[in-house]
Amino acid sequence: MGRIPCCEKDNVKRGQWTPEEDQKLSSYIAQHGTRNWRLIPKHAGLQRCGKSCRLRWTNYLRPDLKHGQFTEAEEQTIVTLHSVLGNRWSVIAAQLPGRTDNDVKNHWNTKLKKKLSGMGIDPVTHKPFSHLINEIATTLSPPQVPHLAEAALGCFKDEMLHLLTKRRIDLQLQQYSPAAPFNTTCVKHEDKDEIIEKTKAIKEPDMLPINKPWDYTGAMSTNFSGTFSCFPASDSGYHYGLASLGNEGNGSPWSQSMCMGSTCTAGDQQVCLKKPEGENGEDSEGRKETRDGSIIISSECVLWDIPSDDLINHVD
DNA sequence: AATTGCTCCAACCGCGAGATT
DNA sequence: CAATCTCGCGGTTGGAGCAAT
Repeated sequence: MGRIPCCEKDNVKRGQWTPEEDQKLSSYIAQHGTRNWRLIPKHAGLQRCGKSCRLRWTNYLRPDLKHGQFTEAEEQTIVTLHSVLGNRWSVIAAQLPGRTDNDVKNHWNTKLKKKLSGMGIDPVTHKPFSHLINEIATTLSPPQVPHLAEAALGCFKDEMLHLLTKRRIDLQLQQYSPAAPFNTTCVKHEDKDEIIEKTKAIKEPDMLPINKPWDYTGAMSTNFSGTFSCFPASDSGYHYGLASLGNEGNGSPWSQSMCMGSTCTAGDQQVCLKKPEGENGEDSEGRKETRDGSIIISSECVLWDIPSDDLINHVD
């Protein structure tokens, strides 16, 4: 026996919402709130599935939503959080006031993935492609290398083609320290407590456990002028951070692309994690655990300064 | 001007998990 | 305690709009 459908599909309208439908839904929710999504369309006089109404409200009609372009700071926050949390779009979106998980996911899939690929960074592992190739070459025994390296390159074919055709890249293999296993695709299956710990760690870098693969000390920067890059941290995976300061337009592809068409303002290296408005039920430290175990950081905008020296951590 | 290909994003779908009965 | 309901999440799709040919 299959799952009961959320609504009778025959009597339900699908596709784009009309302004009239938006109006009906908005005014109904303004009066009655969002208590039972299954009943809302019926009571609001809409021939829509409750699920569709919820989606329309949460992703488009909610008055606290931001509809404009993503700012540099927002993009950097997404990239950094994604490197730690993987595709936990709702958790990432919770740190970006006015943005929905759908917004963040779409922006990641359409822009940020390409941007990272263009920088020579694998958007899944957040490691440089050159390092991945190197890893394959050093891990495998000689007879396997040609076949598997070829297969791996096949996986990255699009990214590599992009790199080779759009940007001059330095494919010289560098001597990286061996990174701890860090697979963001597995993040879904990992322990709930670890997710909570990770999110806490982003807020409170001094709480980061030593030698954890996701040790991102000094890696956060959301307001800077200079080069934002990904580099390996000793024994602990990769860091995003400032490779150079005050070098606008001459830095990494990230810096170039991030600064093009907008003003990169100088400023301290800071991280700002803001609470979504209207949250309640926070603990004594201002955090609230959601249904899925993620943490919504709900204190006032949390800022901390990261010394430039910590960020300028070039790879030899 | 017509066609084709691409990008972006709104919307849909299936599923898991918490809440309720 | 099991069955059912409801919500929210993440992956995927479809189509509108734009650019290139």
